[in-house]
Amino acid sequence: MPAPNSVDALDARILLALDDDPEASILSLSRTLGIARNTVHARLRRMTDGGVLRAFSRRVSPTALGYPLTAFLSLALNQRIAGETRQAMLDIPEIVEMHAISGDHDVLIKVVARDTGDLHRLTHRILAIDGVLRSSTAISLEEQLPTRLRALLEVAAAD
Amino acid sequence: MPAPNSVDALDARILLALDDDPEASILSLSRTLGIARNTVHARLRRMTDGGVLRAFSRRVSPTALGYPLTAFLSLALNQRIAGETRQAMLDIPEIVEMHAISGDHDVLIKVVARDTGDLHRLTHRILAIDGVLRSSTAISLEEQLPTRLRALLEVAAAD
DNA sequence: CTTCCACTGCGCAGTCTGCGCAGTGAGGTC
DNA sequence: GACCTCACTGCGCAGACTGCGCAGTGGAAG
Repeated sequence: MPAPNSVDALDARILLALDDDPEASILSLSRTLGIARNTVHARLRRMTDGGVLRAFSRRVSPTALGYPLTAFLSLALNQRIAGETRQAMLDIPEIVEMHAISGDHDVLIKVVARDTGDLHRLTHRILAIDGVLRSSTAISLEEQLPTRLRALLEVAAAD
Repeated sequence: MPAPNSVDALDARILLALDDDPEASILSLSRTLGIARNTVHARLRRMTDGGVLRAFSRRVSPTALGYPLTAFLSLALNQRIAGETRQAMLDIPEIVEMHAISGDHDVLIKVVARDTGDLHRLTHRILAIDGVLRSSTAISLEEQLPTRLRALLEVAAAD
């Protein structure tokens, strides 16, 4: 059995089967994959405990929540107070992802909005945060590939 | 009951409860939320059928799969063959997200890699795709806020 | 050869599921 | 006011699944 926080080929096959049918029971998974029920059970528990599986809410579509617009903002921060600036950004629920990045800017954030007016207000709100020096916005015109881990799972399952 | 592809306050409360305990049964959810089992059942089925809940594999951590590195690439494409170029990118499993964006570049992609050498090879492979004109890479130095929809769910649940 | 450990197969008691059905109450229409 | 619609509720049943323990098997490592 692999480490609690990693995934081997059998784990990947279990996760792929779950991707095909998220409601599948452990028993049906074991039948589909041709392995013992206890094995599926033990591995799923290990992956859940080990942090391989993240928050359930990742499966929720922002569009369904009423936020069909996505944008990416690159921000340059005042390094002196970058900590407080980041903290202030955490209080904005529309910021759904934040990365410290290399390059011209310091952070890249992904935001969602109800409409273009909402996005306008949102960007102004972010620019008004103390320590945000510059920003560059890229609106997602089309989500051409919604977050997919399946392709990686297929690679892992083939090992 | 809301439309199949949207979410109201009660839906949001159900999803939040599931975020707290992804293994919770419908029965325990109904007890926790103080609503009837059938209501939870009907709403979860509606959300599943309506596309509110997306692929299970979204919950898998790329790090656990062996891809601890994340980067964002902005690409400028040759518009004449942009279709084929995008298609070629779909064949690269490490590309986990792709958006058509406004601004200087045409697409923004999110990629994951095993290590910096892997990322190097990956960016070269992407640049070698026919129709990719220019690129700009921003490596994620730290995921300061992993994708979170919870904050939005809390807003929706408060309505 | 022995040890270790993942995987297997079996069984049990308890729980949950999916479904149907009927009742209630709020909101809207005529 | 009468009526209708529809979401939510409460109940019950047959069937399936869960979590768990336990013992056996086989391959890899020392």
